Amino acid sequence: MATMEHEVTSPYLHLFRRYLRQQGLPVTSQRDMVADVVFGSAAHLSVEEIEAELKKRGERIGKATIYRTMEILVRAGLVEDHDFGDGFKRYEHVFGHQPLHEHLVCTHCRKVVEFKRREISRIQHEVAREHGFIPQRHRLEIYGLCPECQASGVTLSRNGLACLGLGS
Amino acid sequence: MATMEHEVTSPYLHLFRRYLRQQGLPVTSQRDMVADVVFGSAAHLSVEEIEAELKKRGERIGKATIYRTMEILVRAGLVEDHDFGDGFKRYEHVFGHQPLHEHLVCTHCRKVVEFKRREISRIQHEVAREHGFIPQRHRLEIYGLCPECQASGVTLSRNGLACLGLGS
DNA sequence: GTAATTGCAAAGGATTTGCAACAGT
DNA sequence: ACTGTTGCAAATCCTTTGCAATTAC
Repeated sequence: MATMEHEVTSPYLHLFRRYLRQQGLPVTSQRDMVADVVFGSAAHLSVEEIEAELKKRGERIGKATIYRTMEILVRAGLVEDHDFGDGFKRYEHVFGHQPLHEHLVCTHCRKVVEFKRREISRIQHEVAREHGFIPQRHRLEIYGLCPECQASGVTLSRNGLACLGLGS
Repeated sequence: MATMEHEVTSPYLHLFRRYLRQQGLPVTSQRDMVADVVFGSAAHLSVEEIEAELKKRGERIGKATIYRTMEILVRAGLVEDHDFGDGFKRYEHVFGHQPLHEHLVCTHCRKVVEFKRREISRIQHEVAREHGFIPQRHRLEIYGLCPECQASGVTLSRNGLACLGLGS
């Protein structure tokens, strides 16, 4: 099967291997390659994009294996999955940036920018307590038009309520 | 086809009809019925649930028509669609509650509670400006365990990072 | 050796779409 | 009458799953 032709470069890979061993799961070359692609990118990758990068590296790994590996990576806490309303999930590793950040998403080109506001976790805890919830996590996404799309002349369409004369 | 056996009760229906006329779209009994179900519930309904309610009222309206009507209602600004990670969308009308509220979602029973924090829109505008974005909308969801599920003994499982000794 | 993974193809679930019959204007 | 809708089924998209062959331990 796939031999390790491509140099594994990520310094985080050993964490994944350690997790697999701890869980009594086999460390396979496919799992290594998939994890290496995700750890090696700062972007918010889709399964499609991960598959394309693997193909570019000369690896031929089935989508099912990618999905199954992503599931383990998320369970291991090494990768976070996001749903920005594209109809599919995106994945990002947790290293080298604020651990609990939020996302700014361009509604036109789908670019994702990360940001951090300290008050958000405060709000999460306050709101949860007020309603008797035990808070686990939150998601905050701000959607808008990025500077580049503004520059290329993309405009926003107005909504329907305005047409009904109800204000926004 | 479907005759209007069921009493149309929602006081907001005329807004939808007005929107349809303004747009030059036909006002059909199906659109009326679908809108009436959504306007008549304070919950966050799935297409499945809307279909069930219509069936209960003796209406036999195809799923495709429900999807198509929801699209119009959202475009009209009378209904908002949400994705709480259930694998399908949920819809809620915009009347009778804070127009730009956030959601608290129980990760166990999937109950949804609304809340409002004034600082969120301030944050939306500040963050967008800092990054040169034109803000359009945001979504903030807090996930946790609701009081009822806590009382029935549901517990939270720990994550993988903790097992790797990396803290959270 | 044994148990788990892999890869393919088929299944799955939510949503969309093509099209003939039909209703709104 | 003409245009747009409806309903059904088929198609689509992302994701999951069944199973025989293969690999990790």
